[in-house]
Amino acid sequence: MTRRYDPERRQRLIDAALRVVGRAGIAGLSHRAVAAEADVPLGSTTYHFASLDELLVAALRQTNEGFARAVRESAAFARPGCDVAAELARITGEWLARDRAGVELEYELYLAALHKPVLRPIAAEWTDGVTETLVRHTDPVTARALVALLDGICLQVLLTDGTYDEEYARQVLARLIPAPVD
Amino acid sequence: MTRRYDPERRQRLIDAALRVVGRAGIAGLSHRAVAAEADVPLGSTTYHFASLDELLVAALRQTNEGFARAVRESAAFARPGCDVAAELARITGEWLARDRAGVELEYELYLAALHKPVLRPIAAEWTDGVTETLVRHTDPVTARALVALLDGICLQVLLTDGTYDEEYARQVLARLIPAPVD
Amino acid sequence: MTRRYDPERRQRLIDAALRVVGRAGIAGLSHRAVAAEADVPLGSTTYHFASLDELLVAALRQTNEGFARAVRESAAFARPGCDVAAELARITGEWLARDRAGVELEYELYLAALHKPVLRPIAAEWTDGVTETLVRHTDPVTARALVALLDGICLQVLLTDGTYDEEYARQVLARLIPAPVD
Amino acid sequence: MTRRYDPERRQRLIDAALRVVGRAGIAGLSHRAVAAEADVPLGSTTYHFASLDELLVAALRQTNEGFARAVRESAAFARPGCDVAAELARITGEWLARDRAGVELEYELYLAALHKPVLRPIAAEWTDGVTETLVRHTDPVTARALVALLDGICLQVLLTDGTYDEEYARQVLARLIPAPVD
DNA sequence: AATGAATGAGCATTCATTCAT
DNA sequence: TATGAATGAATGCTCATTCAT
Repeated sequence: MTRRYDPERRQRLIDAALRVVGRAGIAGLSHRAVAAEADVPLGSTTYHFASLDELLVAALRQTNEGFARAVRESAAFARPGCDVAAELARITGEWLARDRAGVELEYELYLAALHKPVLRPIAAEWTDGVTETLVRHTDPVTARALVALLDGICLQVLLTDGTYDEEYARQVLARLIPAPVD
Repeated sequence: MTRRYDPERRQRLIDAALRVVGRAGIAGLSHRAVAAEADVPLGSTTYHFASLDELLVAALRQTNEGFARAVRESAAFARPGCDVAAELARITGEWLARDRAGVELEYELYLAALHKPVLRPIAAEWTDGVTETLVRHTDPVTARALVALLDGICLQVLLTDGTYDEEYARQVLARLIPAPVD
Repeated sequence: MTRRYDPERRQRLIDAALRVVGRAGIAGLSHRAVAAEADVPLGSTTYHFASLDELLVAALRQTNEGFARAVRESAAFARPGCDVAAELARITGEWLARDRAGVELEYELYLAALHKPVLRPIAAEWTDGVTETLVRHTDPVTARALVALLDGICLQVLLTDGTYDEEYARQVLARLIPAPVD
Repeated sequence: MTRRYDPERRQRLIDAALRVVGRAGIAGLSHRAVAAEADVPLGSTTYHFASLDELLVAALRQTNEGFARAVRESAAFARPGCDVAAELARITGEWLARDRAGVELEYELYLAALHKPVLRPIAAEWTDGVTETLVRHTDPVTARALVALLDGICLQVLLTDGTYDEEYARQVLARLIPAPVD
């Protein structure tokens, strides 16, 4: 078999790793699975990434923060006086509907970070990303609480395999936001 | 090696499994690890539990619902007019301080339930347990939201390896509770 | 659990063993499979049959000789001047159509007998049974050849998963039978 | 233990597999047995052959068709007017005398093919090989019947552990061959 | 007489990683 | 530089059989 000239091998491995994780979860990631998915010799994966963790980190880092990104890219949040609760509820609903695997991945990442310190920074980035955006519309304490409540709501939806109730989400999120002081 | 007479071997395997899970997470559960922990031959684990899942289910079921139990056993919740937000914040703080491994286990269970349907009922029991108690002090919508927010707060604490701020928790939980109508 | 009074346990084990072999082949026979099939505790199988081989022998012996039996019970062979080739072809066709699993079992038995001496006598009984009947209508050499040819034809049918051509069988079987000398 | 440089390891595994099958039958084939026979670490067998079936197929394929090969290589069959029955009887006798294990293997292959579809093509190759040669000396129907009869005769020899009677074989084979029409 | 429990050997397979080429 | 080969540990699971009760 002839040596392959494949300058973007590294990137293709990352993409393959993401597909594997999306399909089988973080636990399902293995050198073999990635090599097969990328149609690349097994040795190649360990050549480009000294360890599985390194590959996992590279893959997750490029995923660009799941929910945080959806929030950051929201046009509504760009405007100052927007209805934060309603907008968060809307984005969440859309995210859950569009990218269920991505949602699961986000929580898998959080859990995995508990046991793999290398994942901590990534998990922190993802969490902080949302808070950062929200802080522009409310105080830090409220921002943190909003994120926590949303996390809890998403977890419940995933768990019960139930459907997401946007109006419910909007309503309880709104309760967390203090009435403006004139 | 002589045959051992060992009634309660089954129970000892469950206990060993819980220790293994506490130490290495659900992902770290293996027949071999349990057998070693219980000081029992490997074949014994598969004799008593036809599959790993069966053992895992037995172990989790006996754990008695982590947080749900802490809530249910709270003396304060027995009284009608108690300060729900304050009490929840208190219990959570105590739980996080006393049984960190148990907290992680709870979230691992939730996540694992996503991929292992056999765990769903157990996860449901745990979640519903808390809501059930809360419903005696507030409406169902609020109860669900309180649980979600607590879930989110715990997740953040676990993730950031940070300390739990009871006063913060009490304050934002309180916001979720509607003002009583006279 | 209360001790079961079950006087025909032995027989039920044999029946269960036959069902297991029919489903999974001789290789699929195991104490566990039989115990489950008979809804009987595992220990019971080894109590009634000291070894797997013993159970297998008991089961095969009661099967009553597959093809040999079909031949022996043929009404046509009872009559002296019958068309042996046609009748053999007919019986074989019916047997293949009615009891495919039985046919496979017969050849599995033959093969297994190669490695398990205890099965030899049973295999011999089965083979000889047919010859015995045929000898009443033709000479021993021809009888043996007829059986051999039928064995070969059945093997081909099983192997190619093809259909059985009764007319073809009749025709070539007939060639083996010497023309009667007046 | 030092890493071994061992090109042709793959081939050695195939050879070892054949020895194992020859000794213990197809049912006796296992990764462990092969690894031990080839004096190679266990992991090596699964590296070169992703599954046992794959190894079995590779081994059987290289065996080169047992009886079919003996027939094809017969010098007599190269000549047009040869005595087919006599030659077949001769070859069979030689084969049975020279390679008893190979004969058993052939029938084991046929039986195993019933349950393992991957073996079907190999079994088909073996069977068809003989017929192909014979068709050059007689019509297809007769060719098929000759093969069937030989199969049956061999089966009987194996089964009764008896000796092969070449003259008997020649005689009954001859009966299958239609008299030439002038 | 009957059986639940026990056990050790065995099974196929997956895996992360190392290394000779 | 790139990779096929190698390896040893580990995985879940099945099994025939033995034995204490």
